[in-house]
Amino acid sequence: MSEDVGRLPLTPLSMAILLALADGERHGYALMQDIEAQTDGALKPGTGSLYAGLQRLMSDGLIRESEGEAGADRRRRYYAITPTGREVARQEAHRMLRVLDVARQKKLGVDPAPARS
Amino acid sequence: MSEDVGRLPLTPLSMAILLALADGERHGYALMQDIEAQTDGALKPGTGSLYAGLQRLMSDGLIRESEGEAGADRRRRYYAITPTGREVARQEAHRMLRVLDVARQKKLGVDPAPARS
DNA sequence: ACTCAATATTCCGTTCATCGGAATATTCCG
DNA sequence: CGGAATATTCCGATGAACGGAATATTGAGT
Repeated sequence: MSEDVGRLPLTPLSMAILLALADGERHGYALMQDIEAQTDGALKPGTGSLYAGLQRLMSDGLIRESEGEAGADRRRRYYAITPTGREVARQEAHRMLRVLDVARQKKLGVDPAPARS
Repeated sequence: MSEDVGRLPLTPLSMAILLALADGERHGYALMQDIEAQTDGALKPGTGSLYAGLQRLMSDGLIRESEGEAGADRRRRYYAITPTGREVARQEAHRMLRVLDVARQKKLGVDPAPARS
């Protein structure tokens, strides 16, 4: 159960990209904005970081390029998460759960459960 | 409430060090072993990474050197977490909570709450 | 006391991720 | 058609982690 798929921990940026793609394809520029929103501004990657990150995730097989909507803006490159990418993101999430568990054991003052939206 | 104290996100290593120190002082070598145990082997820093990380955390004021037990092994350097370090670790924990919240919204298949101890 | 293994830290070169912005390309709109 | 907005590529620099070699100190056994 849960094979070890490549390199963990993920960097915050890689995790953010995978999560942003988890509910649908996006192109790079849109990702930059989604990520900033998704993290409440905690992550605000410049173009260099973002596209480098996308390349890395592609060569690791966690995302792939896709055609996107037909007849659209030819500048855009669309990216989609792969099944492997989804699995790796889930593993990273579980790693975070373990970290939070330790934080609670050590009485750091962390809420017992994430806020409901 | 919760001022912004320096650089977040923390690297996984920095977070692990702060958590390991959260319930008491330790010396570097012991930290290496504690961290490996604390993370179920997910993090296994070499000496180079660990001591470099300690230096960084010290110059950021998140940990400090302390005398440790009297009359002990003179090789050892003991480190203790500072109030600032504690606060930063808590902020990092909250950041992880937000990430996990997004992961759940996107149906990644993450348990709703960490296991109780 | 002496030797050897274990403990503990420092140091060094390399790799990789992120930063920040410049350069470039394409599209949209007036 | 011209200019602003959108979108990607490219580049040099910085900083963190790796991995192991070199060094220092201590403890255990004989």
